[in-house]
Amino acid sequence: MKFKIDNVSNYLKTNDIKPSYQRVKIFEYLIKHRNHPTVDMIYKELALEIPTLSKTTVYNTLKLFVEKNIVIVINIEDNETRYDADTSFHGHFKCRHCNEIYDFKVEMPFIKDLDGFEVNEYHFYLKGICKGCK
Amino acid sequence: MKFKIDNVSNYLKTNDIKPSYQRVKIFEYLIKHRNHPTVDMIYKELALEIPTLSKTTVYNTLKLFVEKNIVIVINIEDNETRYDADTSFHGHFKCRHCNEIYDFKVEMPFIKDLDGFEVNEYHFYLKGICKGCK
DNA sequence: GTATCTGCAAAACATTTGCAATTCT
DNA sequence: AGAATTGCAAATGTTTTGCAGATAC
Repeated sequence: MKFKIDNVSNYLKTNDIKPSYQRVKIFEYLIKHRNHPTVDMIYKELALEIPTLSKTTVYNTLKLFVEKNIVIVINIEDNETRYDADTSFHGHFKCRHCNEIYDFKVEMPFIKDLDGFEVNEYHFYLKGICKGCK
Repeated sequence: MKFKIDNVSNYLKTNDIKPSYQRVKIFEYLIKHRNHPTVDMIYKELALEIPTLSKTTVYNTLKLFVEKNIVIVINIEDNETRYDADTSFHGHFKCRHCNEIYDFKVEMPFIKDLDGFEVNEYHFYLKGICKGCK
């Protein structure tokens, strides 16, 4: 995990994001849980302490975080978009039994056939059964 | 590319799929175009020669192909599911300018942290700008 | 006081479901 | 005829959009 953020508000400012109450809470959720949540997971939990929170705000905020490159999108499943505040290169494994997503370290592989291409994003996804579910 | 299929009907039979007219046409589309299409792309083109074709059939058929392991799902983008009849391990690069998806060869990387996990699916996705769009 | 941000309601899409009609053997 | 397949229409679920009210500087 690349980060150790003790002041979320400052971290957002550093990345050109005005730290509203909702934005701070949403980012805190991401770095506290590190569970690669869906919009719905974030919304359901934060709505408990922020009763006025709307899903639109969660969508808006995550979109902003992605634009500012402090959050990446995980498209490991076709019916749910997940988010990760760890933007360093690492792989994601999804267990199709417990649906948990695990991070794993992986060396950047050597890529053929893409001479002259400009690559900005790398995603390495695995699926299977995790140790605990076997 | 792993395959050289000269008789789609037999290929489907070999994989335990009854070769209906629609199924053969859809699989032929996949191996002829090799453009990692969305459901909509397949539907729009095939509807020209099969006026009665429905999108539901395209969805049903692709789902069946995926279950029978002759087609894989590509989730490189969160708002569109794409399909590929080449089930061998290879990477996918999406150009965010022309939206084209390119195949590329890549060595299977060495994975740490997943001892005891059973891995069944591997997906390696890159995004950026392709040679032609630079 | 002006910009921005939030959140409701509606709209837009992609995908799935239920079921009746069609096709195949 | 019986079983499987197709395709329409409706339902579902997720994400986006438009806009009005709230908040921040």
